[in-house]
Amino acid sequence: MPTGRPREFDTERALELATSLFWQKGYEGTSLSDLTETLGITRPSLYAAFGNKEALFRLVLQRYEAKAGAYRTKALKAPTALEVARQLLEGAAELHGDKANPVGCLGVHGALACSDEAAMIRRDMSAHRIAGEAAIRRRLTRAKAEGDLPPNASPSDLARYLSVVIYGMAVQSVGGASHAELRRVAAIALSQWPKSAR
Amino acid sequence: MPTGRPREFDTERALELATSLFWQKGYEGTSLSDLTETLGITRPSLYAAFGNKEALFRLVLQRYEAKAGAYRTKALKAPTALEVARQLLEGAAELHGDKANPVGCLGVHGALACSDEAAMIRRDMSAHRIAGEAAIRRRLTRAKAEGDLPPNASPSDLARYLSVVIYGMAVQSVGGASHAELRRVAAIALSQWPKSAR
DNA sequence: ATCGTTCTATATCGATCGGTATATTAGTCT
DNA sequence: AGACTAATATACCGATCGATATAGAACGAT
Repeated sequence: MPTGRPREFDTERALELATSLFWQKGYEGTSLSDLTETLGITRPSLYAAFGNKEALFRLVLQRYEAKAGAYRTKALKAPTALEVARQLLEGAAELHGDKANPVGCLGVHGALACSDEAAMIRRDMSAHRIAGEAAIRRRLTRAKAEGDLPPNASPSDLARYLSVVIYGMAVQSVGGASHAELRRVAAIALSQWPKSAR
Repeated sequence: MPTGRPREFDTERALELATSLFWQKGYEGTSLSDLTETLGITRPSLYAAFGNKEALFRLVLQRYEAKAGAYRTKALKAPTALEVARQLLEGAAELHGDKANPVGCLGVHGALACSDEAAMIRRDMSAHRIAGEAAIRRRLTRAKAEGDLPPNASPSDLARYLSVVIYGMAVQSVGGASHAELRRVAAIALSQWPKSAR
């Protein structure tokens, strides 16, 4: 099985740059010209390496979730419901307040993606968001069973509340909210958290 | 001054339909073909009546703010800070949970607008959001002066928190959150609103 | 009836969109 | 060296983007 001419660019580095682009501008806002210009490769090279724009976006999405979503999976392992909520909110503040990251949120951008041709992407992103919220809900359901939330607390409502605040922080970061400002938002949001009976 | 041939379509009705379109799909996601098809008029008619796509969008934005933003100005007139917050959050739940309205939020869509050519729109929408948050902050500053918020409360942080929750509800509504679900989010967001000393 | 004005309809503009056909270059394998 | 394979570069595809040129149609004024 002959091997052929070796690739002249670093695919990992290219994915990094593509992630940054999609993160800033969303799926539809990022054109192939944006991509080839920033990645420093030609169109055919991009298509040979990644398939097409949609396939590239899905690869980027995986990287994004591994990087930006890491705090979520970690947060869900916290011992108490309050600590789960705290880590989720502060993680979001950290992510969106970090000047090293582009503003905004790939998930929110994708969820609100615009035209009809991106409907598939929009559905996928919607599914991702729902799955994320469901994971929080399951964790809070367990917390309630463990007596870690008051009996009248609703895990699904609390999970939805956390999701709302997290996505709202992403929108706010587009407007230039600082790390410190988002942390204070997280603190206020957390202060609404129901106290456990114990 | 001769008057010429009268317009054959209702501009008010056309603006209504355009508002609905932009609301659903955002500025960039709505193409001229979408517009002419839905409004039932031809391109030249649209340009003669409204200028161009950007000018049409600004007209639509005014209508949207008059309609969707009415609850905000009304809420700011409530007698207490708690009531202001309650009306803002429940108003957002009402707006985004109403099945008669398209999902999403014109403001959030615009804020996250994608490509470079819409940068002007994005800046404008960002300014709108900042102005909205500033109005809330001023109202809460007054409330604090009136002893309606505890001395350690931060009007700017609370205003930012309210904005975050409101925008988060808009994002959540894209995923299909119901009126009732959003109202429960609003209730949680309000559950520990800082109590005044009085 | 004719003129002036304004809206409407058709057809099209250049630019850009995502995506490729073709030919050349650079490498491994025998 | 020669054959085979894969990545590159150029140039281009049809479709769609926002926006218009042009010509005809419907009105008021005279």
